Amino acid sequence: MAERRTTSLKDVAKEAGVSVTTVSRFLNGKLDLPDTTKKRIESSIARLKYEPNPHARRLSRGQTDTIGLVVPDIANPFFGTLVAAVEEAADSRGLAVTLYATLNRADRELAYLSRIERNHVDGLVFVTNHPDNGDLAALINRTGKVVVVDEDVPLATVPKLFCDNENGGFLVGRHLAEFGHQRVLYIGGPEEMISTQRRYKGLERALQQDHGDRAVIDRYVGAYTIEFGREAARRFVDENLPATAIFAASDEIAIGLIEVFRASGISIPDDVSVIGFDDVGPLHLFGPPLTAIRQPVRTLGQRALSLLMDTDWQRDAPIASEELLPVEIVVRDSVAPPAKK
Amino acid sequence: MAERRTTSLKDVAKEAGVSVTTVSRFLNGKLDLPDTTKKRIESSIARLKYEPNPHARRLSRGQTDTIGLVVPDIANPFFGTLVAAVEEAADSRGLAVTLYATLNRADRELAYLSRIERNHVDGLVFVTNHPDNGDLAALINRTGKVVVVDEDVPLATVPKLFCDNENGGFLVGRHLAEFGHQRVLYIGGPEEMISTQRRYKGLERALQQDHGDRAVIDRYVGAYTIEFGREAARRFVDENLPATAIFAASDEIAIGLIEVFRASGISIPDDVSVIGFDDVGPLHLFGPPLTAIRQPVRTLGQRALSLLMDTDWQRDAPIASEELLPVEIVVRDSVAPPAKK
DNA sequence: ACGATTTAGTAAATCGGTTTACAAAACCTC
DNA sequence: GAGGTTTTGTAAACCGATTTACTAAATCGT
Repeated sequence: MAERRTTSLKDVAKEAGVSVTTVSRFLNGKLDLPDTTKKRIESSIARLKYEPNPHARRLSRGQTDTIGLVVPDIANPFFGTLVAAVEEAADSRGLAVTLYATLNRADRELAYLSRIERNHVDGLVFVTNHPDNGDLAALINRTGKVVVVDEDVPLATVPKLFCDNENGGFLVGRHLAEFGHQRVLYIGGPEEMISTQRRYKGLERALQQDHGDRAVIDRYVGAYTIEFGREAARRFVDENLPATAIFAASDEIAIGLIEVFRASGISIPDDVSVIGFDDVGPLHLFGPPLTAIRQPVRTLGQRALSLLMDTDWQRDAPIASEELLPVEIVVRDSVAPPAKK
Repeated sequence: MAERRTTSLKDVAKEAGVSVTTVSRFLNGKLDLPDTTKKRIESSIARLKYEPNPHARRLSRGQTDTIGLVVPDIANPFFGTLVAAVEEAADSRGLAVTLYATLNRADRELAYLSRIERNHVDGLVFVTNHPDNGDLAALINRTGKVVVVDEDVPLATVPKLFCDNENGGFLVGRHLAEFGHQRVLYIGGPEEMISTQRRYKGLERALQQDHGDRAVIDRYVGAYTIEFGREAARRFVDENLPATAIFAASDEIAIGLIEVFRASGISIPDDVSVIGFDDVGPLHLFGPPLTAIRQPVRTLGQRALSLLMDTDWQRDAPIASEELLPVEIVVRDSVAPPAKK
């Protein structure tokens, strides 16, 4: 690899016998040139294989044509799909994407955010999965040009985009109620998180609507992880809870849960009914196929990007909005009438 | 959002009463300063909340501290996990990652690569999933500082990193042979791809080793997609193939296959045995749990990064190496002795 | 044919750092 | 205390683009 001095605008200008300014303007469409000049420049560019240096460009324009995407963990298919959608949408606008994986650690969220604050990117799509003590919100508000997606950062006054968690919970509750379930176990993420609050609330509303006071909901609070799914399953078995149906508030929780149930010989839906949430994995091939609420993940990603790019950020007042994307229930075979124990 | 003039090195220097050079050098550890000066500079930085402008930095150093990651599709859990591993490894070295999703389109691979060629990133981890007519290889060789991962680009003379596909195929064949299968259907990706060639070869070797000439392998050539899995399943049914076991060369193919088999009432493993490849999805929860070859995806990602960063690229001769990572078979319940039809 | 406007083009400043070349001060050595 | 070396520091060039301010030439209306 020799010391490849990259060809610069100056080289092109010299080759074409014009000034750098002329070439630059021409390239940026700010100058109409007579055909002869135009041809000359174009052929010089081709001959020299000129590619503009993006860093110089960004430095002088004070704009990066890059957006940042902060996400807990891309290995998780839900976030992976979200990233894919954002990336695709960004690319179609000529934007590059820089990825910041926080690996579920709050300090990394803060670190990234403050590094980004000044100059790294033109805007930020922010996906957290942790409760915030206010630090994060403060930083987000200071940074500007941030869109919060999927999970709330309560004190942040920026555009927010979630799926309709409350209705998701409601759909679960109604489906369960239709099968006659009155006692349901809700297994969800950290208490402070808006997604879990709303899913629970929706569940509650639906169940009470159908069964009134006879509806009894137990609730395990933990994390949206496989490990917590396992833990909850073990606890459910140990405590011998009277619940006849379980609402697992994420694919991961459902996976952990099913693992343990299988190992313990608990049959779904004969012994207990289960409904999941997210539906990005191949739940339809599970044994039995798992009924679940489907999140519109790709739409979430696309919309996040357009929210980021099409918002008028010039206005002085902070822009706090909240947009909800509809969810749907995908009925499969993991719900049956309550087992008579 | 007011016109936030970001504080620059100059501001810090003025505040601290020294020159910009001094601050710059100090920050880069190229200058030991007396405590008083040091304190002064540090407190100025803190007071002004100085953050270096990365673009200026990159421009003047001619180095980006960023690597590029070209990948077909992050929504695919296999690639998602790979990206996650690379990202994590990169981050621990202080490197940022810019993501380029090619969305399975060869022209985008070329476009990205030539954009990158000059100045965008310090190095590139390249994952393709298409056959190459030579254009890609030429571009890769010209670019330099590229590592090819997971799938080969035959004419590229750069370090390459794959999993041990041949042994993967062999493990499948041996497992199948142990159950008495002699007639096997191999469903794999595009013929030109090294991964599918080697998996097939391994399968063949194992089967012939155990059953000699009685081993009969049919082969469907397509793509590593769910859609092709479905197609292959339909074809298998239509053609009424005598195969008693199927080797599906990716998670996706297996998923499509199982979908159709379920719909057609074909039972795994009673009617036909199935083995998958990749094992990144929750195959263990399928009905029945799917036996599969497990790729060391995370290791693949980590190793890719160290290959990229620890290779001595200075040498004139192109560096062509090939490293294989071991795979293992995860035995579950999708293989049984051949059904007597 | 004259001044007014538009077009085609240039030189130089700027973005915010790093780095080279050099100067002054401090510290040794004999 | 003269000469050499190290420490501490500065001014200025440079990376490769964009952009401002300005000029020369061409075009226009009347």
